[in-house]
Amino acid sequence: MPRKPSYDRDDLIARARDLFWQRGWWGTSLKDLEASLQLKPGSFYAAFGSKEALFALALEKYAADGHERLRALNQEHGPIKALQYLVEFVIENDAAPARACMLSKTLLELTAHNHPLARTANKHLLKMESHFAELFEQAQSKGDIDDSHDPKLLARRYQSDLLGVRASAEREGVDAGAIAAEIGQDLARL
Amino acid sequence: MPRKPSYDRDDLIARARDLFWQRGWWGTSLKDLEASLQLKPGSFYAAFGSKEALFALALEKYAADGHERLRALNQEHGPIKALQYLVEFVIENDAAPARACMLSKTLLELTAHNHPLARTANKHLLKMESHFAELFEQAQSKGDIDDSHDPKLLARRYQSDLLGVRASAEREGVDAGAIAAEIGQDLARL
DNA sequence: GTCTTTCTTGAGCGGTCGCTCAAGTATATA
DNA sequence: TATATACTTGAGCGACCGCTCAAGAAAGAC
Repeated sequence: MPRKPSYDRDDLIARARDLFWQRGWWGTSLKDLEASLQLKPGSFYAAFGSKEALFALALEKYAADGHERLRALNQEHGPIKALQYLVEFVIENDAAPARACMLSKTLLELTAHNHPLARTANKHLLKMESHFAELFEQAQSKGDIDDSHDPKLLARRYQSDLLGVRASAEREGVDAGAIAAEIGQDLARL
Repeated sequence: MPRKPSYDRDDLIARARDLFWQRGWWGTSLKDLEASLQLKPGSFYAAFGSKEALFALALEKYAADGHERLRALNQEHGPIKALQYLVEFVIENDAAPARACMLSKTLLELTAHNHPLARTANKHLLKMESHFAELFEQAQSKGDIDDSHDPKLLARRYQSDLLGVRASAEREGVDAGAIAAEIGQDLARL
C-alpha cells in the first residue's frame, strides 16, 4: 500500500558528500543541498532527519570509498605501489570536488567547536591509518621494505604527509605533483 | 579636540586573530567578536569596517609573527636548527589557540567559495615558503646541507610536511611530536 | 567653562539559517 | 475501483547573521 521514493538514496548521499567535501559544513546551506539533491525541505527531513545526519552519512561514504580504492590498488599493484599511486590519485583526480581530504577539512573546521562530526571524522582517519599500517605490514612480509621499521609509525607519517600534500594541492601556484613524487620516493627508499 | 579610542587597536587585532584562528571564518560570529573584543557593533565597524577587513588584518598579523619567529630562531640557532625548532614549536605551543596553521585552515575553508581571503591566505603561505627557501640557501652557504639540493624544492616539501603535521596535531590520539621529530631528522640528513 | 570632534551605545534592519507541518498527490493492496 | 499508506510540496517559523545609524557621552582646544 505504500509509495516508493522517487530518488536513489545512495545517489543523494554521494551528491551531498561532494557538496560538503567542497564547501564544508558551515559553507553548505540547506538551500544548497535542496538545489543539488532536488529535494524540498519536507522530503529532505523525511529522508535524512537533519543536515548533521546527512553529513555523517557523507563522511561514511567518503571513508568507505577511500578504503575500497586502497584495497583495489593493493590487489592490483601490491602494498607499496598502492600507497604511491594513492598519493598521485588524490591530488590529480579531476572528478573529485576538492583536492584536500574531506576528513581533514571537517576536522579543522569543527574541532574547535567540539562538534560531534569532528570526532566522527577523526575516527575515520584513525581507521584509514590502520589500513595504511596493514599495507606496510604486508610490504614487510613480502620483503618489499626493511623489517626494522614499525608499520604503525610508517602509517602515521604517511598519513601526515598525505594530509600535507593534499592541502598543498588545494593551493594555486604549488606543484603538488612534485611533492607527491617525493613522498613516493621516500616510500621506495624504505 | 577629539577623543581617543579606549582600546589598543593592535591588541584587538591579536584577539580577533586568536578567535578566527581557532573557530574559522564561518565559525566566528560578530557576536563572538563583540564579546571577545569588548566592542559594540558601532565601535566595531568604526574601527575595522567589516568582519572581512578584520580577518585580513588578523591574517597579516599571524603571518608577520610567523616570519619574526623564524627570523629569531635563525639568528639564535642557524637555519637548519631553526626549521627543526619551528616544527616542534608550532605543535607544542600551548599559548596558541590551535595547532593547525591559520593560513591553511582559511585556505581549506574558503577556496571553494572563491573568497578573497583564500587568496590572501595563499599569498602569505607563498611568502612563508620563500622565507623557508632563504634558510635552506643559507644552510648551503654555511655547508650545513648538501649543495645538490634545490632550496625552493626543499622549502616546498618542508611547508607541505609542516601543514600535514600541524593538521595531525589538531587530532586526538595522534603523537604529532613523534612526526615532528621525524621531519627534523629528515632535515638533519640533508 | 564652552565648543567641537570623536568615540560609544544598542535597538533594530533586511536577509538567511536549519527546520516544521499541514495539505496535496501518487501508488500498491484488496 | 476504493482505501490506506506513504511520499511531495512549500509557506513560513523563530533564531541568528552581518551590519547601520541616530542619539548620547567623553575629551582635547580655546
